Amino acid sequence: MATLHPWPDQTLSSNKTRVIRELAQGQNCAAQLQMIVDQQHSQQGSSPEELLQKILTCFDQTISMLQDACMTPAAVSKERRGCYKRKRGAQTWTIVSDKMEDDHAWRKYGQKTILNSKHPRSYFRCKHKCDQGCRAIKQVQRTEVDDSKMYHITYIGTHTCRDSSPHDMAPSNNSGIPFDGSSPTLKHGYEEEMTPSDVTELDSMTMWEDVVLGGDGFESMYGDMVSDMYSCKEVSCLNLEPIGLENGFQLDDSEFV
DNA sequence: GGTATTTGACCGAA
DNA sequence: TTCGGTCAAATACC
Repeated sequence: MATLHPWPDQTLSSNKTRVIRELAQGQNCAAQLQMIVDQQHSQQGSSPEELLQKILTCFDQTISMLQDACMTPAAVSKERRGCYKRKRGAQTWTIVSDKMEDDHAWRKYGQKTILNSKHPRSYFRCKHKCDQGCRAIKQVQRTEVDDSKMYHITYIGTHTCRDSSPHDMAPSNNSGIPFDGSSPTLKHGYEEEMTPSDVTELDSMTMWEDVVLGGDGFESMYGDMVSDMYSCKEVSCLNLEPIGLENGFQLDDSEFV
């Protein structure tokens, strides 16, 4: 299946290399031009037009690549639909109950028809996911028996939120399972929690995406710079750290000064 | 206008 | 390739 991500994974690293290489080449040309211009002050030498054209071409290509990647925020958001890391692990409980409601506030976020099931499965997440980062979710599906209004309810993850509902004043296992005495059929399963390392790669990728996709962080920090860069073909305003490259080029803003 | 739900698209796992 | 889980735009509701 073809992904619609602006930079598919298999081309992401190569594009990064190309961008950096183009920038480095432009930098090198600029440095040469600077030397020529300096020499012209002392003696009339060759015209820098050729180098200038090369510099402009390099930056045009770089900026074009960046622009291709920098889609509008709405478009980026749309293309990234469905991009998620499926929860593996976390505590799970499955109960059979005659009611879907419990003591916690849930918000429905999806519904799917399940193969060989008469009834769709509904997906709920804790209402406090956004404000408190609570990761508890539950899945509700009616039992296959038509005449019995019973529901299979699977709770995944425990509540980390401080639900403001009065019910929370009572002792709770914080899992969202109602302790109302009329204990439904309960199955309990436990798998390992997601580790912090799960986010490491994602974070580094996000950092790069912030640069090439115009993420919030990058836009706020460098948005004006990129705009200036494109309008005046000038990159000296980018306060880049020196970067060593395979081809011997080096990104060092000191050479632009 | 703000919030909740619906629903089709998309992704990862099997 | 299929299917279940999630996202987010569109829509409904208050």
